[in-house]
Amino acid sequence: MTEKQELILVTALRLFAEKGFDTTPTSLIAKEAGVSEGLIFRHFTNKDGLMDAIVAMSEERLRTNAERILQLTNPIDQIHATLELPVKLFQEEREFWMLQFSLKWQKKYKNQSYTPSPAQLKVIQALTDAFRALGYAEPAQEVKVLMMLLDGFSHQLALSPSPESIETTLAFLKSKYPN
Amino acid sequence: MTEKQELILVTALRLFAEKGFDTTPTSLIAKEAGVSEGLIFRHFTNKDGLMDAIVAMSEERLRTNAERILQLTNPIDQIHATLELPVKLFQEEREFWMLQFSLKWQKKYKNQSYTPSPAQLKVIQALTDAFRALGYAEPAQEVKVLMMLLDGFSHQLALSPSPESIETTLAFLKSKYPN
DNA sequence: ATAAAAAGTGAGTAATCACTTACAAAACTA
DNA sequence: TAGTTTTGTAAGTGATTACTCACTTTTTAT
Repeated sequence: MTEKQELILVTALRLFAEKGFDTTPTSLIAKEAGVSEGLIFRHFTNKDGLMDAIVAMSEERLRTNAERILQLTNPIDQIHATLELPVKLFQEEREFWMLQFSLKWQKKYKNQSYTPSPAQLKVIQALTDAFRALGYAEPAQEVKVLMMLLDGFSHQLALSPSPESIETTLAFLKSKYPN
Repeated sequence: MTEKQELILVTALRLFAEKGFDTTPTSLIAKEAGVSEGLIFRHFTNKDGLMDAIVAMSEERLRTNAERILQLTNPIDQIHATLELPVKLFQEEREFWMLQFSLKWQKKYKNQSYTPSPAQLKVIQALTDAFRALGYAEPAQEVKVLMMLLDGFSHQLALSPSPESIETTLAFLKSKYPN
């Protein structure tokens, strides 16, 4: 991965997140990255290839985050860490994760991105075990609900420009899963 | 609203939901609707105007659904009816609501669509009262959580191709808010 | 019946965009 | 250092697309 290759990637990421994939011309990516347009195609074949490279980055990052949850041993800690995930991700790399979320709704990437990755499956399994260990009657359903909360929470973080009282909401969510 | 005007609208709605706004040419809309391309611009000024007309339709439908919830008198019924909403909407008009959800992530419609409509605000107020009447300690936070669940649930309904056990999940969600 | 307004057509058109190509500079390799 | 591969550029190009315009048909009003 050359220096310019990375420059193209982060610039494309930013612009795709800001303007959307279809409404971001490759010419603009090149201009903002300070490279020639042809270079994009030399390295990434076509515009889709550029997006694929970004998606690959995201899968790598998701894997890292999944592993941090899996390493926890206390069931309650695992559940709380899962709830904290959206806040953490958006604080760290807002536009990167916004792009990931909007991607889910783009026809082209719908199928491949919503098939849960191996990492995601592992987390789901671990959380099911966690709920079981805590004595919940229907662990699988509990995980489903938790995932919905995660989606909804991320959604709120992503779309409200000034997310008021994030920490309060997070604390309230956690209180729904007491020790 | 002439016959052809409606034809254009429903065709555009379907195609936008299937292919996305940016990747649906007006020429295709015209072809599938069986009208000349020029007619689209006569009636809706430009492609954005066409989308605006669709969004207006959606706001009208949301208002109708909000009113049905507001008419309920029993607090638990209001909460349960809110939970049922996504299932109901997606059963009735799947592609219409899918378009609405994907719209939230399109930059252009982000600001205007996530400012809650008056109808939405009324429902939020009613639900807050409902939670208070039921003796919940933090009604406002409960409503926030409920809205997250709604988002996450819709998300799941929209993105999983064969949503297994919808009714089971719905029943489980309702059981979280017992009488 | 006739004028005026509205609905509808279809052939453009200018601009944009993803991608190609021919070539040059730089970095490796032997 | 000579040869080869890789990285990079600049100037196209053909296809697509949103939108216009000159025109005809239909509807409405008087």
